[in-house]
Amino acid sequence: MIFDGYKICVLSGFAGFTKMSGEIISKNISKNGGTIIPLPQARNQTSNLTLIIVPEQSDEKMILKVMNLTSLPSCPLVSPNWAINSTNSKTLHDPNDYQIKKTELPIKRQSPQTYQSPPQSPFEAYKTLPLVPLSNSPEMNRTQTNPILNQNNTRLHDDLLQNKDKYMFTKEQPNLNEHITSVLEILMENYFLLRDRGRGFAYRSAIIVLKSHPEKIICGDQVGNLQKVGKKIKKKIQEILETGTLKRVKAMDEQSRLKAIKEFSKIWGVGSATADKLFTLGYRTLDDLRKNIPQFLNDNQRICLELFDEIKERIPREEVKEISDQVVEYAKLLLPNKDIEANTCGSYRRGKETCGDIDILLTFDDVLENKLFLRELVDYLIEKKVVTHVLILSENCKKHESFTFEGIAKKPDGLHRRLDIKIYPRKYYAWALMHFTGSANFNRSIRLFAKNKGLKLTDEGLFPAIRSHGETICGGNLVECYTEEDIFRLFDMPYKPPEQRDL
DNA sequence: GGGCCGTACTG
DNA sequence: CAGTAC
DNA sequence: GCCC
Repeated sequence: MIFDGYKICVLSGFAGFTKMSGEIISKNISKNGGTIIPLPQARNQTSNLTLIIVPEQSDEKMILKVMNLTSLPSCPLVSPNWAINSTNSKTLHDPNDYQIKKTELPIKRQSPQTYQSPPQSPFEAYKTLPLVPLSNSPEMNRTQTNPILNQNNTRLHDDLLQNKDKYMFTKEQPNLNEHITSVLEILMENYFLLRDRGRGFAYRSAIIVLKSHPEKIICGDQVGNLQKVGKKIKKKIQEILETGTLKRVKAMDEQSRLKAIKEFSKIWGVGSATADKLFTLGYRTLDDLRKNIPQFLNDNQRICLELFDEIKERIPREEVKEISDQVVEYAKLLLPNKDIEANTCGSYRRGKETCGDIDILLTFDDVLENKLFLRELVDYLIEKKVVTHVLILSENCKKHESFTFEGIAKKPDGLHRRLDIKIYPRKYYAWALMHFTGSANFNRSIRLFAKNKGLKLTDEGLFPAIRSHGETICGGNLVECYTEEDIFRLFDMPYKPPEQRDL
């Protein structure tokens, strides 16, 4: 029995750790040999306790209040996850790994920060010089001052500090609720494919909350107070916990329309609307499509249909690196005098073993003065038989100060692979790096957060923004950041390495 | 009752 | 503008 | 579908 000899007190019913969860955990501890000491008893004999389980999000003050003590017991305070993980794995985890630090506020398992602080934190710059940086730059007129920020520019800082814990992008646990989110994700995808965007959005945000929830949900009551999880979704979760699936999903699986849309929309350039149109025209499978290609498919869609079986394959990490290295090597060859900086972004940068595509970001000095460089690079890559197809080559950088290539690449002996190359000026590089590293859900969360603060976060920076009828009336560059660490510091969040940005 | 990330390209 | 993509 |  894994908990033999353990005398444990479980403190629940506050700081997000529900009574129900506490009871389930207590039951499991008893079942596995441990002794549960109820609170009144525990209060009088704290020296007898092996440890106390307290909410992940609790602090010293709350615990003293709940226990009605004036000083904390000497035994360790441990997260509920210790008991949950030990029970699930049927092995005793080291409680020291789950200790709640008594003096700190909410616990964050923060990875070591290896970067060097810049001479002046960007946020300090922002506090004293609200809209500085680009005021000297002649090319843009986006440096008008913003009334809101000039009024009281420390307000934003306080706001960011106060609210950061409410947002999931500051959480860093693995997904403990895969058993639920995997099913809900199917439902979400189905709703987007059926163009029921409302439900799509609803499930998407609920899934993000469930994925970053710090405890494994084994009982419907645990989701009672979760953001974005309302009555209907709670009911779905209960059904999943009981049956492992959803009747709704099973019924959807039978729909021929949905089945066809799902298939067609895997083609790059074909989305839910086009896929639906194809179904209406009588197409049911990719083979139907290949045999009789409809007129309205454009060149890109045709190319990607033809190469479908190759493009759909995941790309091993090593191959992503090989192709990236090749591209960067040629870029350096074409601009030997420039100090080219390059990153392969997307899931590669987040450390995945396989990737859906290859996403390369480049910068060097005077990007905007070298308008033809991307075209030259792509031509060279075609000549060298690295690139086989061009889907999009955007050189119109009037509004957006960057260059984009989207196309298809191939190693001599390999499959066709989706390749993106983007070139941004240095002053946007860190913002672009964060944008293209994702994940998409990470971008959504952090951008929504910024938006709620009257700001606008994009691949080119963080801007003050007053929105009216969906349009941004007042822009202006907030501050320049040259590293991702600076961006996180600006938000007053602990740095999250790319591997931890999967949401 | 309207938004749900913000932006760019295609046709 | 709708559709699609990053 | 959920939240303002």
